[in-house]
Amino acid sequence: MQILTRLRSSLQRLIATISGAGDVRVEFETPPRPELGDLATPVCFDLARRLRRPPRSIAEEIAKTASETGVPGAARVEVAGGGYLNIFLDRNAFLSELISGATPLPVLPFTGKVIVEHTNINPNKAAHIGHLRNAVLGDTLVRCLRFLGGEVEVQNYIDDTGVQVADLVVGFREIERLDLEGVRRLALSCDEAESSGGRPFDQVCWDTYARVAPFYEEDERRLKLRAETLKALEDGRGAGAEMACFLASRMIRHHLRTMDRLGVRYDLLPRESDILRLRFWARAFERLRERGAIRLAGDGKNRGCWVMDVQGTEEGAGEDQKIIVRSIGSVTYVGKDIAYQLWKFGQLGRDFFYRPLDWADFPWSGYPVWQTCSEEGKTQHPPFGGASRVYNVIDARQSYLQRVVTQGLRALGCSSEADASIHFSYEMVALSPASIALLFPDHPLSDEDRQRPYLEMSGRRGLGVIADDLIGELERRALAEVERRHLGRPAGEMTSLARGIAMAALRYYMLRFTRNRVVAFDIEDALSFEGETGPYCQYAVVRARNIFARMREREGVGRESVAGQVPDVARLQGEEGFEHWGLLKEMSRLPEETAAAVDSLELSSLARYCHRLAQSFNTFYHRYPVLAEEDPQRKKLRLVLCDLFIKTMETGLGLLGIEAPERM
RNA sequence: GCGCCUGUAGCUCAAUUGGAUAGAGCGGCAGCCUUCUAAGCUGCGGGUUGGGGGUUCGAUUCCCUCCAGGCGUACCA
Repeated sequence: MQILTRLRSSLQRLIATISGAGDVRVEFETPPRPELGDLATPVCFDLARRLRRPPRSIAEEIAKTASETGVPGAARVEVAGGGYLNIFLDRNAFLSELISGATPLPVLPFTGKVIVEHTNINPNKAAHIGHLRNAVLGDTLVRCLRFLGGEVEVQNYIDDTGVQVADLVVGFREIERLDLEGVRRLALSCDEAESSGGRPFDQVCWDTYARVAPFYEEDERRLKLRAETLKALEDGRGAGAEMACFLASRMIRHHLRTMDRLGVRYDLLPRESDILRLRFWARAFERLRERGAIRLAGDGKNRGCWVMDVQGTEEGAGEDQKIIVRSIGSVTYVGKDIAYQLWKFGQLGRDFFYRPLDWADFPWSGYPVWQTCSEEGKTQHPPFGGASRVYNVIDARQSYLQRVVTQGLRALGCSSEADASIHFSYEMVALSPASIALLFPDHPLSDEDRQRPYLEMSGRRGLGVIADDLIGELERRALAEVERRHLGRPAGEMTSLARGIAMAALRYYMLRFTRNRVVAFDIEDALSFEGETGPYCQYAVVRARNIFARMREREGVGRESVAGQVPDVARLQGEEGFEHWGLLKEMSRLPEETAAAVDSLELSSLARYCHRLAQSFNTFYHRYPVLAEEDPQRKKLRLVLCDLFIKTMETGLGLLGIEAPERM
């Protein structure tokens, strides 16, 4: 709010004059109780130290001067507690600024193009709830950055030449005894059977993948199959590579469909195979070698590998060796990622070819997604890469690898790029023992396991909650509830409402927790539509909308009738005044809450803000009738509050990827 | 061993980055639908913020030290 900006600077000037301290920074907080004021600043506690005077007496002097000269935007300034300065705002001026929408958005603390990389599911199995946390965090960050005026490109990296895909190929060829044609037929039959409840192909792949680990354990010599297949994938040669290519493209299709159900979309899918084919890696390798950042290990356990010496976080910590190129010549993820990061910043001196995804393969949707390719790209395509800032949404278990990548960038002289490459780290999603017992009754749980707070998911052991299963269950439950309330509405409308509610429940659940907390997935919590959930927030909006719908029925006019109206909020006194005014103040905070969430990468704070707002509205709704209010001034103010609430929530929930529905 | 993270109400989590009386949701108990949708609202009960030191006007937050748990430290990612 501009009012707040002006208020801050005039207070700072005033304090400078009084105290003689020039560089005072006034920070605003919210007092614990609204009667104490609209804003509070503890600035006098800092001044007390510098001026060697009691904070209370400084505060009193400032408040006295402020009331004599007046501070624009403030109705009055008071002293409270040990030396807080509490400020009461000029309510009408504040409301009028809020309604006019003239407040400029907070500016991002950086300029230029931003790349957000997220989702990055290995293309060998179905998406699970851990991937959902990644995608929802990434997508929410993207929405917030765009809201604040950022130019954002969303990338979903396809690791199609990694060990996990190689393992799947081994699984199909050696265990299932299928060739490419066989796998193709299997995929097709899965697609056909899906509509009648058959197991989708991505889940079938997960089953096969889970059989590979025991297959290796039975006979360790079989690990040779993995190494050979991996090398073949990298070189892009042979039947294994062909199968991997097919599998990866099919998995991408499934992942995009799953994410589209949550409103998560991408601009570009960079493929690791293209990084190799187009010799991005070869180039990065040469530069790393020239700089001495990597060296060929001549002896020891890493003999024959190209390794990077990794510095510990602090001095004196031991040095690790990270293998960048394996002894058989294949490249690890870290190596490929260094090349990829260089390209993102436009520091590689090479570019991909690009082609749009074939929408014939994606009948459920139709937004434009580009994919990298190694040859015959379209000549016309959006400019990709060349960012000045990059967010890599990757879970905390990969912190070590991310540090190695960053160190690689620095070794190549790209220090500023390393600084601008941000690991958006978050903790994993695990399963509570209770959820495992419920969802995987056949899975053996030791007594020790039952005592733990949570257990890690494992694709290799087939232990994980599949995203599509969870979304499906949410949609079924939401639909049942919608049908109960809106019998008689067109089926298509009810399905669409249910989808929006399911999405809200899931996205809110994934955002509720601060990012460095392990989410111990609880199926009952995740499926809930009550309490601190997305649907609760939606419901509050629906109630506000209903007021206007009912108004149109009764009075012939709706929301449009309050547009531009600025009622007198200053004349409201007592509890009613405080509550109406409190709701207004809270609603005005959306832009700064968003900026704070982006700044700290703590997106849970924005989710909680929306929930708090919904709570405040529900209290207001319960206490104060709007349409039945007889005093026209009061009624007008309440209608304006409802209108602002809808607007704020549409924006706020929109940032979380949650729609504000017409009805529920 | 070393590095990172976590420990707050019965359970799941917050706490404006050092601020005023530590708050929400779930669960429990007691109420509220002839009123703008009860996916809601109101009330009650629930706390030595893992333990112990320190720093200061002031600590859940910062420092030290124990204790407990998780993750990482792979020729997986």
